Amino acid sequence: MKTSRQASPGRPKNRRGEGSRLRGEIIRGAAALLERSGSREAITLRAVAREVGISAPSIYAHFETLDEIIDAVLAETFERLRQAITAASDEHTDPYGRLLAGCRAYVQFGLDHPAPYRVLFARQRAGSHDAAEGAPERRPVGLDTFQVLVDSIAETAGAGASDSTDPQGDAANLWTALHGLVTLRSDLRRFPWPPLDAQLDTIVRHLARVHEPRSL
Amino acid sequence: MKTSRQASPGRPKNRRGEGSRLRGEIIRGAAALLERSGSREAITLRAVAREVGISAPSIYAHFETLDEIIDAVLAETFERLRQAITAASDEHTDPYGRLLAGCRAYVQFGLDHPAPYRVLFARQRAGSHDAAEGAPERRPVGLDTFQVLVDSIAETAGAGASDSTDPQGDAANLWTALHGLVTLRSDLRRFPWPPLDAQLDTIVRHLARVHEPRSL
DNA sequence: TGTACATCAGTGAACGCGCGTTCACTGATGTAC
DNA sequence: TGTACATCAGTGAACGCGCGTTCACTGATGTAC
Repeated sequence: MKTSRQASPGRPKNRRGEGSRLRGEIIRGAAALLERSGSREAITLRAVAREVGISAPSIYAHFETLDEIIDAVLAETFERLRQAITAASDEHTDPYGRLLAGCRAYVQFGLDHPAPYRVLFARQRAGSHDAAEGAPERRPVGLDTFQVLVDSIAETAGAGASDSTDPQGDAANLWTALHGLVTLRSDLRRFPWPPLDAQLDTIVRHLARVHEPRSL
Repeated sequence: MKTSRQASPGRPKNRRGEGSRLRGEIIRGAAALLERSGSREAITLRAVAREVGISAPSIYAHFETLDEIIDAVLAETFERLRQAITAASDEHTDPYGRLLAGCRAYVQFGLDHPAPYRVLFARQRAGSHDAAEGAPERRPVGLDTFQVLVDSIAETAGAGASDSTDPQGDAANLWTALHGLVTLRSDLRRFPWPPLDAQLDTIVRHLARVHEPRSL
């Protein structure tokens, strides 16, 4: 019995110069929808409009396509992920502590926000228009976050706590494993997973080639 | 300019006792659709009917819901994956060779069939009806395949080629990493990945705790 | 051996739904004179 | 200081589409007598 007759009973129009405020509301609405529904497919133009409390055509004033909205949500999500990682990392001073804390923050972010996390690294876009082979893949906005991981492994090796001689390759391996950890745990919740912290610690130590007698 | 007026210009009806043959055609059609489209969302009741060359209502005689069709496709996919792994494994006799070959077959299957692979381990089902919290998660049909991995690590350790004392936990770690490898490489094709074989070898050796001086 | 009939394996038209997108519009707000 | 007007920030109705699902039907095939 949702009243859909009046799209926005409480929402007042923005004033003359403030039309662009709706743009932010649309992005936040789409993000909330993604988080709440847990599914990329739930984000439709009309659903976002309902979430924000506006009529569907109003969106066209701010975004040309649904993909633009998703892109804006993803940019924001990437930024939150990056901040979570660096914040956790910065609570430690020793290289391995920083590396492990960053990895833990990455994993925790993914487990806490499964749908946004999934969309970050899902190739598939909304419309089927750019499902074509030559479509431009998402610009590698996560590359700088990956570089943080590379640097962290390099620093751990530099401090003598890791045997890594190929931080780039080892970071790729580690990221791969962390991504698998997030997605598999999110998707197969009933699987008899080992305790998260122990599994994470083992994976990080082994793939970043950290010495056995590790320092806390 | 596809002629959709006559659903099946060439397809003759099955004869009296052979109605159940259509069931198999529907499953194969859905599988072909999934493989070709690369997307779970492309599998709709009507799309499957078009693929098979029948009218949409005909499906109801064989399946109650779309999910039943997907389940049948997945059961078949799981079986193909399992066979690919054991076939590759059985070309070797030494435990580590068997382990690595099995892992390689797993990864190759995932990379060769990204859409079916993804659906195997995606929680999300077709309809939103069972997106509810209490919905029954997919029965763990992959558990026996996971057990193959556990056993393979245990045998490698038994032969003295691995230091694993917890094959179950190490198998979880390894599977996690392999899953991440398949999905990330499928989704981020432009990322500067290291060569597949080297990355796979490193991940398997490190997470299965295989000794450095490994035997070929 | 012939024929009426039941059953099987589907079909075709129609429905209501949510979707993206278009179009003409509206009413408040600021600006020019 | 008033007033006509332009502009801004949206709205509401309508469209065509593909979807899942229903319903009554059809025509070939086998079976009973």
